[in-house]
Amino acid sequence: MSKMPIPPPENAPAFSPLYQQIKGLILNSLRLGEWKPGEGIPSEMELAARFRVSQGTVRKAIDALAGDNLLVRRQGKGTFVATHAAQYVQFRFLKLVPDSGTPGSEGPAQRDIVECRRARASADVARALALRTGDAVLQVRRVLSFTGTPTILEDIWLPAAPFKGLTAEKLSNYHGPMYALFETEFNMRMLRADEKIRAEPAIDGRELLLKIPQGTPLLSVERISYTYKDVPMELRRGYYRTDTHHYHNTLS
Amino acid sequence: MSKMPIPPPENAPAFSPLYQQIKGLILNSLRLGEWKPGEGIPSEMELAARFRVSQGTVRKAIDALAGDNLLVRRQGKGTFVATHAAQYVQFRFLKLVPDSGTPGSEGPAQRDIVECRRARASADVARALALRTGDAVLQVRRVLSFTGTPTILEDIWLPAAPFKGLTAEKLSNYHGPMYALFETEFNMRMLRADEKIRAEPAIDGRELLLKIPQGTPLLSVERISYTYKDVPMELRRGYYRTDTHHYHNTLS
DNA sequence: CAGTGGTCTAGACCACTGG
DNA sequence: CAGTGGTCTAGACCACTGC
Repeated sequence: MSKMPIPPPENAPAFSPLYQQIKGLILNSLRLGEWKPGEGIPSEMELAARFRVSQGTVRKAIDALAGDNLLVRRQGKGTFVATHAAQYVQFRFLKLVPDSGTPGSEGPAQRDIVECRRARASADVARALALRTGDAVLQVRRVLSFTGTPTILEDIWLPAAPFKGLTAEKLSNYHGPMYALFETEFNMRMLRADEKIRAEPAIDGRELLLKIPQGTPLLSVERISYTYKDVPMELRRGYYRTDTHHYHNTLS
Repeated sequence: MSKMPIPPPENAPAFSPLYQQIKGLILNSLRLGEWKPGEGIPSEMELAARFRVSQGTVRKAIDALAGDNLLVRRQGKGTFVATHAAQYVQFRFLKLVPDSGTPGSEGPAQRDIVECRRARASADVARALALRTGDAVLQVRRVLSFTGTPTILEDIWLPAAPFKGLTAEKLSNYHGPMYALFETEFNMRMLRADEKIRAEPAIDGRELLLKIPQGTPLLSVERISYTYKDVPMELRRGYYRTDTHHYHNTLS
């Protein structure tokens, strides 16, 4: 034992490259809203001067953030804060696509808000949103229809505090992705999400809203969306008809 | 019209950065088997000398290939050709995970080959594998069980020629991922795959192999796997029980 | 044309691995 | 300790965008 070299302290400060520290600083500015979604951030040269590092180091930091889909680079124009409102990411979090045709080829989905009310978090909702059982939440239920056919039923739970003022009317009147509304109205950005996918029979009234026979197999998609610092901000249970659409995924 | 500037030629040779060309050269060596899966490739300095470019340019090329999961970098050791045999990618293409526990926490899956025979490609199989209807294919059917419970039924179609000699016995005796067997026995590397996921009732005898009631909703996962140059090499239809497991996906 | 991101180079040094 | 990948810098030049 006495010959063992002294180990590094218990929580040894792991080596952190400069560009990762710069990434953290930019991330902080993003979180604090120094630049809003859709806006451009300062040029690489400006940021290099600001942080007293070389352009290459800023570049690596921005590359990492662009890889995380937090920033979007556009040659000749600048670097911009990613937004769910942008056309080219209209369906960034929706992986259900028509069996024939391309995503969005059916035109915009028809969105019907079935319900939007305050409620108390059940045990599992509370766990997903890092709340306590009984805490106030907003519960939204909506149906998305493509070419007239109800295809997606979604139950959505949001912590009540950050989304204070969200109403069925606001949801109905807003034309664009729900997450874009969250950005502009509530300053809440959904950055990442985990999905758990199962096959379940249509029951509990879901068959009625989707106008299908009871027991029809549905794709059940439970999504937890996260904002900055991996804080969970939305629980969404989606039920997808998969007779004319499918969930698409790429493995690599 | 006469004031319009002369447009570039119809198929203007799009500008291709040097590092992308280097990427193409390395890709070529990989495809020709100059380095086998699991082996190390030459160091960045060596490759830089070989291609007469700077280390930084080779670095960008390797970064891109590592991003595509074709190479794996290991600091201090070298850069290695990715393989499905490696421990840390044991489940690279299998996204079904137990509801509680981590991927692989149930120990190795029990694999039972139900069938392995030559057949002729139906129209849809032919289309998926870029063959012609009636071409020879190998058809494999197997059941994967976790902790004794049959959980996955897979029907697999492979073009007969590249997989000549594949038998049920070889599949049964090989302990490791099927794609690792493909690498070592048939020099065939699965690099990428697309999956189409649906919910379907268990019918056509699938309920018997999975020992569940007829009509139970199953997750239907149709996968087409590709090798180099985006050539399709496998069609796989998987049927997953999702009462104790779920398909996990991350969105960003 | 100026300003932006994108490429390429050359060189120095650091962190990790193994003998 | 030598060899590998990883970081950082400084500077030159290129491709794209918009005025």
